[in-house]
Amino acid sequence: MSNPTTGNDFPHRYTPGLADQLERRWQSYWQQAGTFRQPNPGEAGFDAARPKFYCLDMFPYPSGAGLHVGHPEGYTATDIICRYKRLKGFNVLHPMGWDAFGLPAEQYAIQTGVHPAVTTKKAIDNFRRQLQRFGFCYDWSREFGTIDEDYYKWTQWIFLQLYNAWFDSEADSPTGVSRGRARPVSELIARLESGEFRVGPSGEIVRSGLSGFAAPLEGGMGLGRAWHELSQEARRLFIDNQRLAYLGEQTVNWCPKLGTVLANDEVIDGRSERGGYPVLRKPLKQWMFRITAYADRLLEQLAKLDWPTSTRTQQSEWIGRSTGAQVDFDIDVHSLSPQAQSELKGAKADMPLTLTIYTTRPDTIFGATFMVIAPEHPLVDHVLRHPSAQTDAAALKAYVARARNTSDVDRMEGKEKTGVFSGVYAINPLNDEKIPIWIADYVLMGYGTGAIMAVPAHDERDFEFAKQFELPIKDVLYPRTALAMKFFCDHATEAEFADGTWQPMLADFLGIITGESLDFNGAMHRVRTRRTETPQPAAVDTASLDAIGMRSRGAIRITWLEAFESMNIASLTQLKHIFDRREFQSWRGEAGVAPGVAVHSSRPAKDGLPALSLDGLYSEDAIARTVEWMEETGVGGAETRFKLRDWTFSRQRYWGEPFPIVFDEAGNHYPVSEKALPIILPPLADYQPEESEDPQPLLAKARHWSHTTAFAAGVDPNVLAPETPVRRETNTMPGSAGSSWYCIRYCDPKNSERLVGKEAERYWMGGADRKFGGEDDGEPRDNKLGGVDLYIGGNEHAVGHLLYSRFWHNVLFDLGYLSTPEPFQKLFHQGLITSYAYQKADKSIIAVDLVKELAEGKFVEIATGESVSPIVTKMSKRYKNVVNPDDVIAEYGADTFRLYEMYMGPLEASKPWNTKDIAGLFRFLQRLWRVLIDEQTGEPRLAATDNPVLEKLLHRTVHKVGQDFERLSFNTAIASIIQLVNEAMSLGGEKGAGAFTRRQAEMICIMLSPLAPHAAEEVWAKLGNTDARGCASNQSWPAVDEKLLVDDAIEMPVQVQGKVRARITVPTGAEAKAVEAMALADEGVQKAIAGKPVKKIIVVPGKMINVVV
RNA sequence: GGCCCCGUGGCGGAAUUGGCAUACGCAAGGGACUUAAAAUCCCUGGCUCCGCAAGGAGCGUGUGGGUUCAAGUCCCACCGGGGCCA
Repeated sequence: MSNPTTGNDFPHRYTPGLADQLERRWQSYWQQAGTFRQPNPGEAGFDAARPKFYCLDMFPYPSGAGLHVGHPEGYTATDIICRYKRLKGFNVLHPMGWDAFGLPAEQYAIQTGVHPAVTTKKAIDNFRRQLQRFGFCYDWSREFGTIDEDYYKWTQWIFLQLYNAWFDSEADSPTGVSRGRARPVSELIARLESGEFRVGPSGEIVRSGLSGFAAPLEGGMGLGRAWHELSQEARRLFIDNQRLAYLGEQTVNWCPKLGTVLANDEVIDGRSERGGYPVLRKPLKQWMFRITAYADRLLEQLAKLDWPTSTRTQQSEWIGRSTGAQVDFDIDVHSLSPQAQSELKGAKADMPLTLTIYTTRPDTIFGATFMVIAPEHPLVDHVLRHPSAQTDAAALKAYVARARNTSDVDRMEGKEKTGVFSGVYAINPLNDEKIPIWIADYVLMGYGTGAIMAVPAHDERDFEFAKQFELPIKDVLYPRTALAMKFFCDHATEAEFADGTWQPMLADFLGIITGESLDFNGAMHRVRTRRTETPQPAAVDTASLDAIGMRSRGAIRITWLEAFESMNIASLTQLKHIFDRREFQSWRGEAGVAPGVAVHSSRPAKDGLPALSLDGLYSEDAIARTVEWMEETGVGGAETRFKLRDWTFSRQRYWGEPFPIVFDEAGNHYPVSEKALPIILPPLADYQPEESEDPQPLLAKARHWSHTTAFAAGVDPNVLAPETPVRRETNTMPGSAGSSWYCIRYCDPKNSERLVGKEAERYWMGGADRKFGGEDDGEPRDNKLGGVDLYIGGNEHAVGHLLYSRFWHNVLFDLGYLSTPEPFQKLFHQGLITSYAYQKADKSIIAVDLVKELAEGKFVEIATGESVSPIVTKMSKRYKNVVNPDDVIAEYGADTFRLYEMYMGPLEASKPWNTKDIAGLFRFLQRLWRVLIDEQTGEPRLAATDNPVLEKLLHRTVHKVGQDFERLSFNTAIASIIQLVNEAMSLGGEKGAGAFTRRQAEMICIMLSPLAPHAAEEVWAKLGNTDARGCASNQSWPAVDEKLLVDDAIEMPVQVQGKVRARITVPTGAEAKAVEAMALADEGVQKAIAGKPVKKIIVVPGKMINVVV
């Protein structure tokens, strides 16, 4: 195949050499003719009459290794769709660019001293060359990289918009979904100055309700302080706490020796993975985005996006909305040390007197037998300062110190539960019991309040902890069967307690409870009467049980008897004891976390607090009842929480966007004015990180750049006097900065006035003439929220990139810069391309070049002769099973490569690369070429008149291919074109010669052009089409003659009892009655019926007939 | 551990809404052409059994159950593989 010797005999055969030559020719033709340049509205050549289609690929990080075969999978898919949409008459926006900031180039700079920009530019040039060799129809005039100064200028600008915005949680959402929206900080200040807003005691906004009546309410109402009462410092603090971009404190893994911050997985047992140097966990001020303010909106808008279910599920779980209750547990003051108590009396203690916890299961509070607080909890310091009589201060101190240097991940993963008793107690607010407070690292300070109530009977981790430290376990929740067991224990007579009696009785009882919905009393009665009536119930045979429909109960009864055996209950007295001591879960050896019926959950009216009983209520009702009681008494209340954390946006690196922020000597931050953007990343003399105890970004090495004046840094003189010495922010933005908005910039990539031109953005993102929410004016609201019509990329970005982009897009929409709230209407994930490798008997995987095939399907390791089996796995350098697209194109051409990747299987499926299969697609192109082109002369081989069979098949193929393209089913589209060509081969003259007329050949070229564009263009040109008519890529998708899609008569299978017994030919559209008659008249059908009466005949029009006898 | 997806010939896969299981490609076997080979073209092809043959019977979409006139497709349980998150 790779070495064809037929060049002389067939100078015009489709060979790899010819493919290479014509592909390069067409690629330069498209480039020179500007075939795929898409003008914007208002530009020359823009056709406003056409509909728009914006199709985006996840742009690549240009690594030094070049493209792998996974990249072109998604890119080929979008290329086919875009070419198809162009043929269908759309204006198509299909851009490509580079996610070019990133760690590998910085690492390379550290090792070699080469500036990351140099490395990156080289990698980009290589990627571009590789992508262009595939013949993709990108509009390369729109190309940019996130490292381009005139791109990251706007990344910095977006940061300033978030810095200068706050979230008005009471406003109507402009998308009509959930509440709240971003507004400029200047509006907040105006409303504070007008007195509409005041500042609450903990820095929250206090709205005076009816704004017009603010003034009369002033004074004595405790509605916070007025703006003018606040100091300059207090005002600054208040505003900074409202910004969508704010400075927050986060703990990082700092390695002083390497001078760098490490990710969690780069730290192993407190040491760096590289070098094994000590790593410290240090708190660091970092820029954060208040994405949590948008949690509800991001969650609710998901429903309106045309995304894969799995991705929507992943995002909604990441956001992690939960409803539950916040509850205050008072600390038992009497359990504190005498010193602490006297401090409290003197009112000078800043000690917390309550522990606030959050739980999603307030119905289980009666089962809270202890509390756990994180080692970082403020109460720990107080206890250490004033240990009580029961505090083991030394142990506590050691424990806290150790926990502080363990990462959160390790703490969560710890199998063995560890902890120390604080010596202090809290009061369970529902049953007033005194419960111990423990310190344990399975509770994290960063999550929730850093304190939990422990309900060991109904929480897995609490259960393990209670077992470990022998803390009490109290059941407050039973599944129905457990409730039934308890009922049985409570109501059994003395005689029924006897061994040999209670097991079968209880099993019967539970069988009835699980099988039918009788009440417990009724079931008990049934069991007792049945015993007196039928002395030997076990002797009943299974057939008669079946007859009366009782077999299932028999099975359940046996299951229960087996269960008692495995539960190892010695006697009913013992079982009763277990329920009396409320230790059913403990005895079962696991926590019962499923919803159930509340038990042991009552309190009398006491100390002025009302009574509460949850007994007998199902969890849902018990939760509602508890929350009601807590709100009434002020102990707590309903609360909604999110798992989503704010987005940490600072990186202690060099190769990223600098922040447009400076600090004065007091450490206050100020924005650089928009006019001064971009803040250009300064070059460094060298990239070696400096050893330091303080976490320092690599960019901080640019001292002359970072230590400057407000004027030089570009701060507005009204904000800060020009000569003020300032220090620039030296953290850099993360990789997700540039990729969070690139979809917007492609609409208008050269705009130097705005991040994107208004008209271009409204056109391509489709926000023009659409209404999303706001005031109800009776007009219909748009159900689609997104802009990009099709976005294809890997599902590894399901939460990170796709959530951050949505957040920025929503904020910029709120602030009026964008016309749609969501960036991506339709999302699709291409599957992973895997590869074969070989596995030895011990499950170890070895490289493919260490293996040879002895016989068909028999593989051995060359070195040892050991037999190995082929497996499918990720492509990896280690297994030497990585496929380089350049090599494949060199061997077969880009068209074959494209066809092969699309033919492998469904786009979304993960599928193995099989080099042998590529030849099949090459042979297909060769056959197609041979049908249309004379291999000796290079001239078309055409028929004078249409072959009616082929004409019909051709129209059906065009119809199916179009349908398949729309649903991204490229493998089936290709299969149907192969069938067409194979049919032509057998119906045409010698080797299919002259099967098609010129008109038909042209249809085939256009249909093929999205899949194998180069070959399609070449044949199109050989058919005599000159520049006057335009190239194949610029034609219209062929019209399908609907009449040719239906046959006059169709063959239908006739089934008897679901088995095919005959086939009959019926006219298309025949009446069901007529079809029935024809089916019954058939000899084979009559034979299968064999004289039995026909009960029913089912006729599915156009599909089949089923005769039931 | 949680969530999601997938199990169909020797292999990749098709069957779009419950309606003829295995389209199309690879690999394999047979044939034509050729001095020969390559290339190309044609034919065969799930399994088991009966038959010299044409043909016929039965079983078949990971396993076990269920719903239905009808299940690869829907439901329940299990087994196996993969992905993402932790």
